[in-house]
Amino acid sequence: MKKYRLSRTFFARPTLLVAKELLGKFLVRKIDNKKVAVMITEVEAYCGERDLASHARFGPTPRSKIMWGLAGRAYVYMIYGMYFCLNVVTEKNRKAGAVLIRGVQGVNGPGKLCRKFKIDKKFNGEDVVKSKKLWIEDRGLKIGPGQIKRLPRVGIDYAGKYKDKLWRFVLSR
DNA sequence: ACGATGATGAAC
DNA sequence: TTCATCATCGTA
Repeated sequence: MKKYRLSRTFFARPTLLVAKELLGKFLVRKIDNKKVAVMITEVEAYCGERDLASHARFGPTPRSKIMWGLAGRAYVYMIYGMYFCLNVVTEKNRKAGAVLIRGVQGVNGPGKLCRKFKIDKKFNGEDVVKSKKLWIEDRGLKIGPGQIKRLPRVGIDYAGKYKDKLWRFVLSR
C-alpha cells in the first residue's frame, strides 16, 4: 500500500473535518535516521476564536498567533510545567484553528505522546507538510463513521457553552 | 484527590 | 511585576 504524506490542502479545511479524518492516519517521527510511525487514535478540534476552550479565545497572542497562520504547521506548547501538547494548524483564509493529537496507538494522552516522540518546544512552527522530522501519512486505512466516537473535550470545564461540544474524536476498533 | 512545575495572559 | 490559571500525568 502506497504511503502518502498529508498535504497542505488536507489541513487547510474546516477543523472538525480535519480532526475526524486524522483518525487512522499515521504520525511519523524521524529520530536519528530511524522512523517511528504510529496510528492516530484520538484527536480534539479547536475551532476559531469564538471557541472558549481554544487558546485562540484571547485573539492572536505571541503563543497562539500560529493558529491563524499557515495550515499544516505544528503548534506545540508547554502545559502544567512538564508536558508538551502537539497540535496541527487547520483552516484557510487566516481563520484560527488547530487539532490536538491526543493519542496514538499504544499511547494515551498528549503529554505522554510528546514525550515518546521527543516533541518539544523546538517543534513549534514545524511545517508538517515539508518537515523531514515530523509528518503525517495516509497509509490507505479506511475509517467508517461507525468506528468514530464523539465525546466532550478534556480539561476545559471553564469553556462555558463550548465545554459540552462533542469535538473530541476517538477511534474505536 | 492532589502535587509537580513553568509558561501564559490579564491586571495592576 | 505579580497573580491565578492551565488542551497533564503519576501517585494515592
